[in-house]
Amino acid sequence: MSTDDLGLDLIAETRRNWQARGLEQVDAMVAATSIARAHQIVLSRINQTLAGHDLTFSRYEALALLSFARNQSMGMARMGERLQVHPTSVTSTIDRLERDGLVARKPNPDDRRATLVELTSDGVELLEQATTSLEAVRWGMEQIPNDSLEKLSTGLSEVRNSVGDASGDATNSRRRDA
Amino acid sequence: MSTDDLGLDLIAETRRNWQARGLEQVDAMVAATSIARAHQIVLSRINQTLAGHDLTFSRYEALALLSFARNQSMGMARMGERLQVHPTSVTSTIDRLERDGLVARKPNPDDRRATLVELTSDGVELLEQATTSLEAVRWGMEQIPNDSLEKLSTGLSEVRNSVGDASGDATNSRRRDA
DNA sequence: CCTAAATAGTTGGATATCCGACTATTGGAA
DNA sequence: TTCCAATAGTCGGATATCCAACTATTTAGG
Repeated sequence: MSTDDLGLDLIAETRRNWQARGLEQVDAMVAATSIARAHQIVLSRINQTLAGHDLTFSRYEALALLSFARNQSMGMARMGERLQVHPTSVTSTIDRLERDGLVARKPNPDDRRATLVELTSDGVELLEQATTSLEAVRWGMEQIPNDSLEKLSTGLSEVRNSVGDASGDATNSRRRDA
Repeated sequence: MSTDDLGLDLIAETRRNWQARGLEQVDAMVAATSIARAHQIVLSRINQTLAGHDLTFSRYEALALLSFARNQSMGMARMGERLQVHPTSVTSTIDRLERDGLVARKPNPDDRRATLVELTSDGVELLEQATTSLEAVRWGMEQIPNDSLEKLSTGLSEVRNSVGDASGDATNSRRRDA
């Protein structure tokens, strides 16, 4: 944590400081800083929870992604697209999951360049347990009511939209599967 | 980036997948995922902008913090509190800033354990240029109108509040200085 | 006064992430 | 059919971050 509870709102103070200096885009600066801080808080809580299962959020996400795939397996390139991370990040994430016996690399018979990653039974089991733990702590946001969460997600989808990421509202389900 | 524009909303799809599996806290899961993705997007844009000045957001934040301090200098422990990072992160950030001549470590005459970090004139100058660049791209959120940003920051302050971080609304300025 | 607890920074080790470069394959174009 | 561009993964290098452990000081008790 290292959150020393300084008795004041650090972001509000940052706003004052920059305003005094005449910054034009103070609202944007505050929003960027707020996103970064919220991310830090929620990820920290989620990772604390997952640490009890020897997992991190990155590894958990990879396991979850595989669990939704046909045959619980997927090529690494596709994983990178879905998780929105660089191919080399997939390599290192899968390295650690494989080391712990939660996934297994398998050759792709249709393309000898490609590698398929498959969830093991240990992986399935751990994913289930970890998910139960995350549910119990409401994914790091125990104190926040559902309607606030929905509004928040909607607001954030505007940010995601700005890079062609969202369909306008994270609350909606839209058809369109693989 | 590696954003391959899959033609669908990855978070909306994640929602469907988890809902189908019977997850209870789907709203929380979506909110957590949305925060993480928004963070990734905004930070990536900010860092791209700062890369032109040989800076990262972490280093930029440290420079900005010092620029608001008395004598443009501050102890490392205090920097860690303000930036909300571990003391070892301050060490490595300052290492690189010092390597590039943007800050200088100085002994604290009142406490021989402590180290003061002082902004150099190069640091002041670079901070100014980098800030101008960030302003030009609206801190990575060009497309988003101010009132949306304000709502977003307010929503996020609820998350920050849950760890005693915010005073309830990032839009407000509240008195209370060191 | 003197020892034990607290504080300030650093170092070493781990994970996560990106980028550039490299190997192996696949595929398309001439 | 042959050669080159695109694709799949990995490796090395860099930054950011955390934790545990260690050194040096300072401070608080007894």
